[in-house]
Amino acid sequence: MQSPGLLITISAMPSHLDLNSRSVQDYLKALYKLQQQDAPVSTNVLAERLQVAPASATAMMKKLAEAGLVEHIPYQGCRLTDSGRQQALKMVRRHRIIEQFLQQVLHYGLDEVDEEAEVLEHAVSDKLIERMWQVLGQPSHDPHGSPIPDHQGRFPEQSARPLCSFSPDQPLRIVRLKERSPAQLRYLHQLGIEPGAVVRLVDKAPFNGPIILHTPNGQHPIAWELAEAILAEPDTP
Amino acid sequence: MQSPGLLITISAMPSHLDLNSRSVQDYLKALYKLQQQDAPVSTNVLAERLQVAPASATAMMKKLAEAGLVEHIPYQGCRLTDSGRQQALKMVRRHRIIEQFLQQVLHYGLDEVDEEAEVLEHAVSDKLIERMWQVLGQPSHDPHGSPIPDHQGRFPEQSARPLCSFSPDQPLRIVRLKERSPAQLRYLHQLGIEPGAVVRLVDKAPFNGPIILHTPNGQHPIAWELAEAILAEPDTP
DNA sequence: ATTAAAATTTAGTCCAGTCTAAAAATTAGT
DNA sequence: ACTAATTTTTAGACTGGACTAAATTTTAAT
Ligand SMILES: [Mn+2]
Ligand SMILES: [Mn+2]
Ligand SMILES: [Mn+2]
Ligand SMILES: [Mn+2]
Repeated sequence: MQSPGLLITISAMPSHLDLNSRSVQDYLKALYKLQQQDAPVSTNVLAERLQVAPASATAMMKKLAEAGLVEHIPYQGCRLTDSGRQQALKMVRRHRIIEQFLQQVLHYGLDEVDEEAEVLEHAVSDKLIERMWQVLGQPSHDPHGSPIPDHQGRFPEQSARPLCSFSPDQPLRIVRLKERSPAQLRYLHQLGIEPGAVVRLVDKAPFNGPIILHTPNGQHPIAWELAEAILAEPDTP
Repeated sequence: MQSPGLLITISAMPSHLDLNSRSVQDYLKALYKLQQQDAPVSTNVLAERLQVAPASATAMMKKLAEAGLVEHIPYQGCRLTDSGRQQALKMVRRHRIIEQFLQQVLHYGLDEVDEEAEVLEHAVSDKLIERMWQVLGQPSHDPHGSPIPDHQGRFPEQSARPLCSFSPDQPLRIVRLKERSPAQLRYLHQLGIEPGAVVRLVDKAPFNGPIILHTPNGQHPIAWELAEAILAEPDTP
């Protein structure tokens, strides 16, 4: 028995995602940072990073997938498509240029720039970003030493290695502090450890134990885990 | 006949309005600008200014009234309370400091600053605003010559008057260009009319007709209406 | 191989802020 | 003073982005 004459079509089609919303931009950036090699990023890890409920991340992944920005394999996680990575890199560029500007021009500390940039990156125009970059003299790195991708998403050469991978006595120049909390950055600053500083590895305990580092203002033990996030290069040039 | 035992209380109480949303901030700022003397601002005028439907403005007014930021007399319009004006002035300060910063530090043109500031004003922290103000040398005016209110909402002294209120031949210094569109600002710039420029009123047609103005780059007729928005003062000091 | 635990998705709500269409109040025209 | 035009408010709906609780799938442990 067919009810005649009434056809209701529910079209959940368009939903044409606003690429420029703060949320979308932050999800893409987070995905980019969590995505090591080719392993897909777990929805929960993503949710944790962005401080939202797992269900919220899942919902967003469905939208981003529909927009062709991520590939979502249900129950397995997701990875950025080329187009998604492009967007993400654009945000990374913005973030890092803003950080550099805050430090150089407005005298922000290393531990303060990230919070402000996290908001500003969504509000500034392309024009403003490029003006900042010009005024700064076209920098290739942010104040933490992280490289700034160019418009094609290419990074400058990086030859630096983690502190803990060097052998003692060689003079080293700190090049980059990776993704540390403001409190950790303040601690490192106080120890004389920041990009550009010249230091020397004094000793290295076995079995990934702490290392002893000679810095411009003293000699300090550093946990292996932390030393992995401090990138340096030989101070020859 | 009373249905027994079931009492449903619908409490539409809290709805504790987020003071820091972009919308709220823009509504307050718009109200402030539209509010001349003590006449309440019409909902429709407000809606027009913010490019939203009248119904949207009404809805927002109800919330702002509930939050004590405006006084809303239904069908008559609304005016800011002291608390609302305070918020609005804070936004005016932000907007103008940002404009000055964009012009001075990032070499924006007079016609470009407003659009960018309109977005940034909602994204920058108090700290960043004050840093900009310091780096700029604590300016008292924005690039259009509009005064920057201080933290208590007080404005610097203003003795300037509209161009059309002066009598011919006196040398005048342009002090401020009020609320003009980017296109008008470009036009004025091209005529040599911008804050700081020294000009001379050559002639004034009767009945609020156009005025003739001698500027650093020529002699130009200016509509009365436009001349009202150009503030100047005698060029004696 | 079952079962228990953990991760993930679905279903159903909520809230801010907008919209359109209809109703109500105000203002203007005669 | 009445009607007509205009302004303003109400009613109802929608969207983006979040949430909680429940269902489902995957993974880990026996
Ligand atoms: Mn962000
Ligand atoms: Mn950084
Ligand atoms: Mn604004
Ligand atoms: Mn201005």
